[in-house]
Amino acid sequence: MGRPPCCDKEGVKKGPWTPEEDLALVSYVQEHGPGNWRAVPANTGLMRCSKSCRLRWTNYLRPGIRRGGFSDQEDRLIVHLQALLGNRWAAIASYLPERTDNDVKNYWNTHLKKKLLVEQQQQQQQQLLNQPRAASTPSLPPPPPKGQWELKLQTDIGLARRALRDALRVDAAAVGLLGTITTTSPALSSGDPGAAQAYALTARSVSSMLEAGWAGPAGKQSCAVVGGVVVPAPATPGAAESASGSSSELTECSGSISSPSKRAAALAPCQPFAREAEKAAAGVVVPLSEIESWLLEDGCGEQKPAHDGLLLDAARHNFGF
DNA sequence: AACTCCATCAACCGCTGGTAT
DNA sequence: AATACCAGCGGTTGATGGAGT
Repeated sequence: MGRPPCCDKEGVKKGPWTPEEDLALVSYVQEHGPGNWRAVPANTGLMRCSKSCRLRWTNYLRPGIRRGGFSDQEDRLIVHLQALLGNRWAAIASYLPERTDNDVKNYWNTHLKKKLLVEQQQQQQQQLLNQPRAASTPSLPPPPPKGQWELKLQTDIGLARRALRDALRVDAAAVGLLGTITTTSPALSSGDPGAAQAYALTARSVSSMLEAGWAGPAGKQSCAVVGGVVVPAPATPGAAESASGSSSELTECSGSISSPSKRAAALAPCQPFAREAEKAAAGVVVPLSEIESWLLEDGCGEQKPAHDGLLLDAARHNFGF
């Protein structure tokens, strides 16, 4: 017996959200915390389906989201993670705490994919110029023999890991994962002149309101906004401030859109990540030292197949076997 | 000025996995 | 064990605005 689609009901509004709708949603979430989305339309009077409410919150209204203005470091991180994980945008976005999966996905499709294509073409042209005699041979290397598959995979993963490490290292402050997370609101990056700005300002005020006063209900959704990022509410006053002051701590909200349990499962084969994911699932603010040490630890990935599960998983996804 | 084309991104849709009953 | 429900994910679409002609 199939399930009826949630958005087929009559009277359900679709299309862009109005400031009034945003405000109603934000007010509700502020009071009850994110979750139980099914109850949101009924309790707010919004003529939207629960799914639409959740998406609007997670992709736009949620505090701590930075929109647009991807830095070079973020570009590199996304490119490397995409090579490593494939189109698992939620997983990739989980490494960029200020970005949503939708944002990363859109940015990949509209910018990075083309950028990579251009770079590849330039590289191929350069190769042709450097090796005029080899022009008659195919430009792409032949696929490795089946027997060498695992060897190639491990080499590729080693390269990907090294590249990821480089991307993370360059300017930690520019990437929320390692650095201080800057305060921004969803609308701050809009910067578009004209009429669109009116709504952007409204959205910003909504966000500012959240940043000023956000706090989930005690015992249910204990989050707080620190420096524009949702973090677990501190056990004692001032704890959030100390957390925000630490440059090497990952801010994580146990009840936000990120799915710690899924992340834990996805990263389970990779022990250092799995430990972090378990802690995150428990709502603990996770220091990045273990992830960093894994990234910075030379030879770990190549010599001991401790992460084979993750590697094979990525390979299966990318190469469809 | 009017029109077309293209890029961007918010939002929708369909599907999957997890969980409660 | 079977079913129904819910949240989340990834692919796709459609509205919008800017650039080019």
